[in-house]
Amino acid sequence: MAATTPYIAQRPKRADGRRNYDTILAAARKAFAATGSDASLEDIASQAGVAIGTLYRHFPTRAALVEAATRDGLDTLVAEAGAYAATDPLDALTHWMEQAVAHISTFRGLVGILTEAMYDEGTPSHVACAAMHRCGADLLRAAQDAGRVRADLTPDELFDLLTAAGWVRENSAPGRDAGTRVLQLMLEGVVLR
Amino acid sequence: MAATTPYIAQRPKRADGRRNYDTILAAARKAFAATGSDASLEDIASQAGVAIGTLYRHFPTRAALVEAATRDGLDTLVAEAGAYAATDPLDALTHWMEQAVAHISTFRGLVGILTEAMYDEGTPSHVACAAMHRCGADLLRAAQDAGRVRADLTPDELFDLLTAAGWVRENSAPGRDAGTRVLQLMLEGVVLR
DNA sequence: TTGACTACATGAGGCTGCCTCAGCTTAACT
DNA sequence: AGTTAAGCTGAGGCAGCCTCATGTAGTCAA
Repeated sequence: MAATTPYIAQRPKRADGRRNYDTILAAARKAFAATGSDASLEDIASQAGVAIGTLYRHFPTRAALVEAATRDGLDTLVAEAGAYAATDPLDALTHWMEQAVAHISTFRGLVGILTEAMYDEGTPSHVACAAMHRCGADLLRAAQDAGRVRADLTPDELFDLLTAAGWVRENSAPGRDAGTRVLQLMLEGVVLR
Repeated sequence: MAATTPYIAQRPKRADGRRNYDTILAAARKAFAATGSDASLEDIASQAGVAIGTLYRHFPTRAALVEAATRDGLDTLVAEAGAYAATDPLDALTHWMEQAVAHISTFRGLVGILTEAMYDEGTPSHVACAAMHRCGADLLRAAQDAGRVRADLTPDELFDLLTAAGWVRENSAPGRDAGTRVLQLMLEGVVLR
């Protein structure tokens, strides 16, 4: 059967629609930051001063709302990969990974959504995740070709590490940025040789 | 204020109670395995052939049910730590970590619950998690004293890595055991020197 | 064996959150 | 000014959570 393309939210043409779209998105970002990806949609709507039906008009599913709320961040990440590519391959990879960990864990629950989206085309965030995957794979290959990273590491495994670090960051106390340290440990290893 | 001790489920004295307790636990394990830690409690009850009130009588909170469903596994883990301690310190640590990753990710959502329980005393699983923490810390110190593991790794960081690997395992396709590979990468490191 | 005690079982019902849809409003274009 | 369709609304159906008043039956002592 044909792959069903997921609905991706679009900023409406009409002025009132655009206004509400923006307000809802702002409320959603605030709620996600406070509560995580399973924040109450009815709360978000009322916080935005809008009826629940209006929220659903613009964002028919929770996944669509999450995608819209995180789109900018992931686009930035992809853009940064290009910029880093000019520098030392290993530095490029590690810096980009640090950025990636931050972007994929901006609120509780995001990493899980993005991880699923990475391999599921029926998901709004899939396009962004696939782009991320390409960037990561390119930077990885460059670092491997330069002999700076173990050759047996696959891109999928790289993303396993990345999402794992993101998950730690997501679930650690706000002050202690465990994500960065964990990423460092992953890169350097724990066992002495 | 005094720390509120969490309710921990106990197998009842009366025969009918014990029967239901066991049946509910079996249904819960099956449901958690299939759906994850947020499986419907009403489904679990009806699967066990019991009214919802009966489930709540034995397991007043979801956390209590999860704790009861995973108690054996975590106890085993603690017991194994003692057995491993006699062998080579690095082998002991790595083998125990492999076991730990498996035990803390027996179903979707468990790692998150246990991670929170590790540092929150008001949680049914806290006792088990604290015991786990002690075991891990002991094995880590032994491996560090033997000069086999980097000295700047703290026990908390060890558990960050452990839960991260568990999360990956939890969220990867059943066939591909990504957890083991990710743990290996964490221990060995990714960057060549 | 019987009676009493009390642990245990039941399920309707109140609550919250999800999501839909029929009817109304209004921006935008001619 | 009229028309049109994009947009807005919120009641209502559904599912899951959890409680509690009421009913049932194991257990134990006499």
